[in-house]
Amino acid sequence: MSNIRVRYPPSPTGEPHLGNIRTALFNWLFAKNNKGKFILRVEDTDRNRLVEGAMESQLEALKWLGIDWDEGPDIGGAYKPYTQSERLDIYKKISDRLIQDGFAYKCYCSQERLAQMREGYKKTQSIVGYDRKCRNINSLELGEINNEKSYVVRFKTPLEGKIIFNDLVRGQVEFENIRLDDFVILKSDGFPTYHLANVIDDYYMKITHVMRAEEWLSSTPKHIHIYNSMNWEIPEFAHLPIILAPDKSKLSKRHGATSILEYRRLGYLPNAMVNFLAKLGWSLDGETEKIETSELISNFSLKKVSKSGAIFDIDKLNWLNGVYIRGLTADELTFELLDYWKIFPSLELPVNIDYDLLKRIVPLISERIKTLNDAGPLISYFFSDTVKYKKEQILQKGLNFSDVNIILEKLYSEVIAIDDFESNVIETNLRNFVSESNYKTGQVLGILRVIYTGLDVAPPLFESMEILGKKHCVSVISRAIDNMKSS
RNA sequence: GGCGCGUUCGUCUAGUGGCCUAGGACACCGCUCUCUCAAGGCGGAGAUCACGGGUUCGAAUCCCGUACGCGCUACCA
Repeated sequence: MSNIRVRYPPSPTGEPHLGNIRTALFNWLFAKNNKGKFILRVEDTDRNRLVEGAMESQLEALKWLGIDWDEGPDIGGAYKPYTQSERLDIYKKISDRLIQDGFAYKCYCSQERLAQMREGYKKTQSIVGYDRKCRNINSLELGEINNEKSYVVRFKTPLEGKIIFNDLVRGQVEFENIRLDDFVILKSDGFPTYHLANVIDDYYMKITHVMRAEEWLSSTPKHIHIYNSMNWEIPEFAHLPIILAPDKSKLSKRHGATSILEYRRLGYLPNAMVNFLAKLGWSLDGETEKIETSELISNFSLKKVSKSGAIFDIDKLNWLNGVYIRGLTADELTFELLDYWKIFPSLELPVNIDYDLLKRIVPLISERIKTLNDAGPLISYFFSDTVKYKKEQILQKGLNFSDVNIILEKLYSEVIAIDDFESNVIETNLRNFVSESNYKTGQVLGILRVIYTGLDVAPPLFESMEILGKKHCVSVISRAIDNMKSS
């Protein structure tokens, strides 16, 4: 057991975003690879954006994917609490200490003044950021202002010098201090900003590697300043590439599903999802596409993480999910489907489906579906006595309706004569029938396909007939004959 | 505007100075199999390695510049 500790700190402000989950996955893989700990923390310091039930969704998403945590809000741990809103006293204490030591100061500027200040910047196009009005406020003025006025605490960023650090993904990065403004560390409602809370928690929770999205790269020097002023050891940083939409912008709702839970609903398998997400921004060797989670863990390395953002390619996900579905045994796929329909019932199917029946059907569709959601429409004919189809569907290439009538009549006596109603017997009989007739295979079997399935594109015929059973198959033909006559 | 990061087939990527007339995968196209659709097999098209300069006997790989994209520049994370 190494002492490597990483963390995933979601904010309960909405559904678990694909990009965040990918970040969680990389952290988790890194922890597992190093035999370290993966810690879950709730960053709920923005009281305005809290969403009811959001944290539950976050946990649900991780559980679904099999990403487990060693410490967290629900299971506790040596460094609890793991929810920031329960750690307010710690943030206040550090904030006071920073003020006392001259690293931070109270700022009484109103929101209005700050807004005006920014307006002014816009016109002159000069440096943006806080103008440091309260930075050097003297004690007399401070006394006048008094305690009754609300304030924020700002960090007193050094005016010269620079911060240089080594990012595990990007290498050495430099920022000049003068470009940083005096950022807020404690808000007027007493809650810390991300910058403060994140540093304090990472320190107290003994986080060794901070792996987060690329958008944090620019604020890393702020964090380093806080570490330095507290004389705390600075963790390693790794800024991960972002997941992009097909138009190269940040993946957002207008591009379709962004919540990982949405992909569960759409019928993707968790293993496939993990595999796909892992390969978005990381690669094993440029050859291997399907990598099991255990393999992912043993091979994961930050050195192989790419620097540039990756576009989320739904086509490739569909393909990979298909690969995973095809890799399942009949038993496994049957379970997966049943579980899936339990949560997301299929409109095309009855509520209770018999396990054994489904298990017989599954081999017919496993290589025809890309997602679990594809299965319903493809197999509904097994669960309905009267399948609907349009008359034109029956009309196979090169046939007219009287041909169809003739064929159906002959087929009736042919099918009713099959004693051993098993797919290869059915196949032999029907193929013999076709070769002795003047019709083509596709024409005859096409008619059967339509009357049995109602589909133009369907699972294999003979196997379907076997499962449907002789009685059903015979009566469907006779009903088809009646239908032809009546219209 | 400033600062930072990035840039190899449409997409994900391999590639760390000679094995690269750039490899794999998805998507696409063709053939094959065939009761339809898939899956599978075979094959094809697709990248002057963003651009321009260097360094070197030799550069996708090292250096400099430019362009473009993205991010940050909140009492959001």
